[in-house]
Amino acid sequence: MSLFDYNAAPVCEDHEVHRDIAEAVKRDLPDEDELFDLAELFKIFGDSTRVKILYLLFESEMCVCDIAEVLGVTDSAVSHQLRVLKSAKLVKFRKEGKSVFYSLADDHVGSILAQGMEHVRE
Amino acid sequence: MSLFDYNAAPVCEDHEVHRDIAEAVKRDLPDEDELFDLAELFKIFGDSTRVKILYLLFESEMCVCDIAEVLGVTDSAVSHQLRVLKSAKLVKFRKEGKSVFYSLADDHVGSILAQGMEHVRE
DNA sequence: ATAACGGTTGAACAGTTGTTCAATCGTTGT
DNA sequence: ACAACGATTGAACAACTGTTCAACCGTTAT
Repeated sequence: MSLFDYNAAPVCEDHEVHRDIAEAVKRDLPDEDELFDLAELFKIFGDSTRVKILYLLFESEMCVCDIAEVLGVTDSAVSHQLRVLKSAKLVKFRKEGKSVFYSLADDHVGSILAQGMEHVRE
Repeated sequence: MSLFDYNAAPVCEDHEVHRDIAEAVKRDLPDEDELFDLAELFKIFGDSTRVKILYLLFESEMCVCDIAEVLGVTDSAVSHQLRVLKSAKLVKFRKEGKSVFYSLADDHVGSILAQGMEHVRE
């Protein structure tokens, strides 16, 4: 049963039919907090540098200066962005001597990237 | 910059270990333009108001003032965001009298939302 | 024609974001 | 101990973003 069935008349003023639909749709909306977190997640994917880093890590774990060299940015910039990715639990790391190797935290990251890329490429 | 030119743009200092990986990974990275577009796409999902609008439209087509009322923001704010969503081809619209009804442009939008929500909820 | 309404637009504002730079920490090698 | 290196950090800065406000447009009804 679709909500469209009730939506015959265009009415912002006509509170009778219209408010019901608004209330029904509002009920089905996820929690405010969840939607906020969702936006925060996408925000992190919404930067060229971070998306590139994630794509690189999708291929292989890498240390900071390698990422920096491949992307042509400073170690500092990469480190700042990795901090963001780390705090969002999108990447994890292991230390080995002076180097710190980063890798994707879980499989979701790749799925999200792939889904987005599918839209971009059509 | 050639694969075996050790003098150009050194990767860290530890050539033997990291350079192979860096070069291989760089080859597999998508085009600059594609990655830019991908980031732009996610950037659009990276705002609470826009994510909420998309979630609402996933349920049912809605006109501007309905969306505004449900979300508790001004018509103007909604209109501005719908313009962004429209230019990114994430929503489409049809006019009916004084009203303008918006709906999702295609199925990808829902998939991307769902994929992101899966990560948020774990 | 006039008024009311849904919707759009542009300027302005505060708030946020990403990079650079310089300083610093921890580990390794001499 | 010292220097070199990979990595991190914080402050500063310019660039960008989202909302508000007021004015405006097109359609509908009186």
